[in-house]
Amino acid sequence: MKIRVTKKAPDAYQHGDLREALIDAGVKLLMEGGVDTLSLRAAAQLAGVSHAAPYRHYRDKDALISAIAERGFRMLTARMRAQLEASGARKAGRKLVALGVGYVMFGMEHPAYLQLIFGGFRSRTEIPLELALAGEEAYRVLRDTVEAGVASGELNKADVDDVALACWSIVHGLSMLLIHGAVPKPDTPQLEAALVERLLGLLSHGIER
Amino acid sequence: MKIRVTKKAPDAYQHGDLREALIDAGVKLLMEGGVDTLSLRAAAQLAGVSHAAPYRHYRDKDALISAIAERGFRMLTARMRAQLEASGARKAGRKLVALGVGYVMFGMEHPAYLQLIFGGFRSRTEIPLELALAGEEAYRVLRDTVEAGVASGELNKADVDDVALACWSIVHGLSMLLIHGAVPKPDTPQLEAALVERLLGLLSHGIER
DNA sequence: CCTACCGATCGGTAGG
DNA sequence: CCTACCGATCGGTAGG
Repeated sequence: MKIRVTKKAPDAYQHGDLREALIDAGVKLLMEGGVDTLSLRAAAQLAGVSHAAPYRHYRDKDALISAIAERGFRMLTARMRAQLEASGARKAGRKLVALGVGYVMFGMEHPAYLQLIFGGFRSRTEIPLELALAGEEAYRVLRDTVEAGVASGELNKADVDDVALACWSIVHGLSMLLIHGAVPKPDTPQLEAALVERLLGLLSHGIER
Repeated sequence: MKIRVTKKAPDAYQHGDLREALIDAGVKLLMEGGVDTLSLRAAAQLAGVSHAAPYRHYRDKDALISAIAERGFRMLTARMRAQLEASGARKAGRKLVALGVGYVMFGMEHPAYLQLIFGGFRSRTEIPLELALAGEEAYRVLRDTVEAGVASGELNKADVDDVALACWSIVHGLSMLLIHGAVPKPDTPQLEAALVERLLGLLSHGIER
C-alpha cells in the first residue's frame, strides 16, 4: 500500500501565508488608493479571506499597519542603498546626493508609503520594537555616510547627527512638498534627481556668502 | 415714544455667523483630536447646529476643510512675520532663521494644521483659488527675504526659488519629523529654536569642506 | 478560518 | 435651519 502525502494545491493565501498576504494586500491598497483606503476589511477582501480572519494574525489594525510600515522602511533603505551603489559615488557629497535621490524617488514612487511610515500612526500608539529597528536602519545608512565624510575630512567638523538631520530634513521636506503638490513635480525622474542635487548642493556649499 | 432697537442676545452661532463658527469648530477639532476627528458632523455639533446645517454654507466637506486650511495658511504667515519682527533680525541669514523658527514653532503648536495644510486633501480635488493664494502669500514671505538677501549680496548668487525651496524643505521636513516623533522633540521651545538655528546654520555655511 | 452580528460614524439628501 | 432617513464603511467580537 502506497502512502500518499498529497500536498494541497496552493489556493489563494492560506495557512501561514496569510500573514504575509495581508501585508501584500495592504501595500497594494496603499499604493493604489492612498492611506485612507487602507482598512483591515479591504485588505482581508483583497487577500480572499473574511474580514475576521486577519485577527488570527494581527491583534488589531495598528498591528497590520505596523507590519506594512516595517516593510516600507526596508524598501526605503534598499532604495537608498541601490541608488548609492548605482551612482558609484566615492566622495561624501556625491554619496549624500545619491541617498537623497533614492529617498525622494522612493517618495514619488510610493507616496502613500512615506505618508504611512511617517505619521500613519496614532500618536498615542507605542511603536513596536521591530518597526523602530527598521526605521533606525534607514537612518543609519545616512548617518554612517555622514560620519565617514567627517572622518575623512570631506565634510566640515560638526555634530554628525545635526548634519545627518539637515540632509534628512531637506530631503524629507522636499518629498512631502512634492507629494502634496505644494511644489510642482518635475516632469521626469531626471529633472527630479537634478532638483534634489541642486538643493543638496546648496546644503553642501552653503547659501551665505 | 422711544424707538427701541433690541439686539437679540448673541446665542450660540446663528445667521451669517455659522460660516465662521464652523471654521472655529473645525479648528478646535483639528487641534484637540488631530486631523482624523475633523468631520462635518462633529463640527456642526460643536457649533451647536444640526449636521445638515453646514450644507447651507459649504458645498461639501472639502469646502469646509479648504476654508480651515486657508485660515491655517494665514496663521502660519502671521507666525513667521511675528517671529521675524520679534527677532529684530537685520541680516538675511538671521531673518531666514527667524522665519524658520516661526514655521517650526507653528508646526509644534498646531501639528494637525500643518498636516491639514499640506496633504489633508484628496489629491484629485482641485485647490480653490483662495486657498492657493493664501499658500502663495506664505511662500512669498520666504521668497522675498531670500531675494533681498541675494540682491544685497549677503547670500550667494543662485536661483532664488532654489534657495527658498532649500530653506522651506529643511524647515518643513524637520517639522514633520518632529511631529511624527521620528526625531525626538526638544524639551523646550528654546531648544527647539536652537535646533532650527543649527540646521539652518549648516545650510548657510555649508557642510562640505 | 467563516458567518453573523454589534455599535459607531460618516457624507449626503429629502422634505419641510 | 431641523428631523429623519439613506447607503456605506469601519473595527471588533461571539460563537462555532
